[in-house]
Amino acid sequence: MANRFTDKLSALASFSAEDFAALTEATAYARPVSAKTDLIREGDRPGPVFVILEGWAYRYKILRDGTRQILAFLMPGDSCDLHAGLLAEMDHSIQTIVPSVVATIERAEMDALLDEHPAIARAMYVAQLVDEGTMRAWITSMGRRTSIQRAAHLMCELYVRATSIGLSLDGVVRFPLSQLLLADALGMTPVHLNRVLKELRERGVMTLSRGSLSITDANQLLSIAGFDENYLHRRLRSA
Amino acid sequence: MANRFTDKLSALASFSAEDFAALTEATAYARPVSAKTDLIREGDRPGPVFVILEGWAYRYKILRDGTRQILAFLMPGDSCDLHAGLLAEMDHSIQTIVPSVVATIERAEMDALLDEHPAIARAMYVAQLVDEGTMRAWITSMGRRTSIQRAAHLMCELYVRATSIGLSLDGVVRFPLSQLLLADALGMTPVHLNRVLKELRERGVMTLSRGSLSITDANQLLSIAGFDENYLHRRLRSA
DNA sequence: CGTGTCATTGAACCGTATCAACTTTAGTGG
DNA sequence: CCACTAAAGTTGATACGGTTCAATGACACG
Repeated sequence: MANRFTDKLSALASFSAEDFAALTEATAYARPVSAKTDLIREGDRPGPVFVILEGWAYRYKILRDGTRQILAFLMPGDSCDLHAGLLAEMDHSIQTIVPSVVATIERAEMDALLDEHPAIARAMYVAQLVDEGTMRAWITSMGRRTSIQRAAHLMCELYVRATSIGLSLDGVVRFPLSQLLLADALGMTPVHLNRVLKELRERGVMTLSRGSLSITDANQLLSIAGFDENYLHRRLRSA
Repeated sequence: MANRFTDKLSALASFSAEDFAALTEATAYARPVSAKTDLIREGDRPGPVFVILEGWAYRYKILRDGTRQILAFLMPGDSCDLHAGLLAEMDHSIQTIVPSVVATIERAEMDALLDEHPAIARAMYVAQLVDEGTMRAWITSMGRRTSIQRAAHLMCELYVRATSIGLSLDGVVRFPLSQLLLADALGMTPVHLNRVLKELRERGVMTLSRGSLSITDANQLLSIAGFDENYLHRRLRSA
């Protein structure tokens, strides 16, 4: 039976019925996780591979002075730490944002899966490469974009990703990220982010409110962000 | 015969004599590349895997307005794009900084190497995971550290990495990065970086001049940076 | 020995943080 | 179902870190 994870991966490589079945079985046992609970913490020894089937989560680091930097948002279908088991300890933490459903694949099972199903391995590598591209885009945003450009860019990314897994309808996305989370992702103050969102709202570009993001002028949003979706690698290499 | 790449990888996994020989052979044919030449550009179709045997290079993106963001520095032993061949096009460019020696491994050869030598595959995955950890550290720096902390943090990273491949002696590293490059990596203005470096110099922390970085008060540097080398994953997971 | 690149310094300006208050929304238990 | 409380969002005033613009100095290279 298909789930968010099999949907995502099967779009990244061509799966046989066996590949699909193996992947489905590996993620069959999922558990509900309540909001704001850490799946794993910085310093922990990496455990199983986590797969978000429903809900949202985020990767983050806490600095010595207590400030937080968010490193990535995880949406349904996203997984973490394909090979993190090779490392001695985690260099960041992962926490759910809303009540979620999370499957865990033990390392041994994951290794067997990758070994016996090259198409799955291929799909998971592609997913990881896209995540890396996303990190590079974040570095670029933080280093060289103003706060309004940066906010617009993140909204573009999240909108494209959410849309590609069917979370949006007519330019409106169910979107559970608070201004505090977004500010910690964008490297700015919640106060300032609030003003930036106000500006975008007043310019008629987009509105963020009560758990939903609605994009009213996509062209303007793209142009403010300087968004080029290249880095999300949605065009796959033809075999 | 050992080279920078075999040295690095063999520290990340336990190689048999065969593994080592195969890796050596794959990187046997290297070519000199002059300074400031692109190895590959954003938008290109990914080609072979590049391995920097001597010299320095950097990953970067150019934005629409012409500004540049540097995403990573590559030192001898570093390689790029283990699996990038799975993607349709590059999302960033790579350029040499100084005259360098670069080996190229064709995709087919790389695939065979990973296939037939699990230890090599393991070592290369670890190297990639470390690169990812480094990207997360950069995002954190850009988002939540002041310019002086950020500069100090990058210096810590580069010092540790350079030292681990034998590029330093008594706290002094050969270091070919101009202030312009560093500023584009740190997301600030060359003018401001210059003032930051002056501050670090006057505090007796470190001096950067004419191709060498000399650290005069390592403790103070670490403390300004809030540096925790965890993310470089130098402690490996014991089998 | 010129010429271009990199480094350095000063002055003025602006984007974002900080601090503080207040409003709104969501969650919880009586 | 309402009352209370905590969390999230909003707005204003002020401070400061970092940019911008401009000019000069110091090397390195052809």
